[in-house]
Amino acid sequence: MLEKTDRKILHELQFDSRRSAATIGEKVGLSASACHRRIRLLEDRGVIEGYGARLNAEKLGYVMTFFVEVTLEGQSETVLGAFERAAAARPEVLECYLTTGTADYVLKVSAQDTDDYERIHRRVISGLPHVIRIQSSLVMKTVKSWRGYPVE
Amino acid sequence: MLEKTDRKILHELQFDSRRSAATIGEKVGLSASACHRRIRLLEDRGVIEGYGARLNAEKLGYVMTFFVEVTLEGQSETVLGAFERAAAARPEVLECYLTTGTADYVLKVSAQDTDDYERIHRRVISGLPHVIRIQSSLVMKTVKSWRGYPVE
DNA sequence: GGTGAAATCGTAGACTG
DNA sequence: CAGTCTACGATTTCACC
Repeated sequence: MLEKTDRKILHELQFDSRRSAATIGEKVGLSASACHRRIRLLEDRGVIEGYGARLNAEKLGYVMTFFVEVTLEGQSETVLGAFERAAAARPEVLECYLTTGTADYVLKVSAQDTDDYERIHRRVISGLPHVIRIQSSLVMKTVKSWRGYPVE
Repeated sequence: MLEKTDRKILHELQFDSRRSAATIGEKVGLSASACHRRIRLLEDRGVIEGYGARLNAEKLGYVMTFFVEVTLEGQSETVLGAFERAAAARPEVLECYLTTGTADYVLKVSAQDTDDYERIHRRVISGLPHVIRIQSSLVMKTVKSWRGYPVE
């Protein structure tokens, strides 16, 4: 699926996308242009979806994170579809997953403070279509946050 | 805490960090150098922690994602610390959070296939220190994946 | 895939308003 | 704190081996 050299390139770019093709090429044993060609190819194939800045959540004011388990009234395609569209449209909902297990969906939500969370809980999540049960877990400590996939 | 213009800059950089200061400046109503100065400042202040490539998990072979709730035998600092260090060190553990609620920790784990997950479950997670209970939820659908904080 | 060179682009600095 | 202008450097891109 992916070659060893490609994986090394991806590994580098995951953690610092500002490295130049020349720098990465040196690390992986390729010339700058060969490395650059591979990167372009990885972009074209969609392996690399884009490049983004990693922001510090706390410095943005997002000091609280929650995992919210949501149960819906029923499982029909209509119900699930309506919920998913509404959830995805809310900026407060950072992530949303349909999962097996006790609940139907798991959401990741960030809040600025307790008032903000109260607002999100009551106005946003409770207001999503067909929600009948909500159970929140506050993140007390982020032991490991997302840094990238094990690609090497 | 953060000014409107800074937020706009961060918004742009979150989604495409390859935009130049000139391009972003145009969007936010600043000259290239003024915009560049602000970006540097945001980096220096630690609001921007770095820049990375967003990779497509499926094209890397990570077609399965799990949320794993882990309960430990006890809550002493020693127990928690040992678990956290071990969990953070495993590349298969993409994320790890200490949470309120029924379990102690929530882990996010990616696997290449069912065999890979079996391996991770039995060899990795069960082998983390002081684990007495594991409950996994398979992600059946990613409704919304992480795109960035609502910063505007 | 490598080389090398050309053209482009982006950053950084000094200075002014 | 923003704008302009400039210069330097780095990076991409291309044709060819």
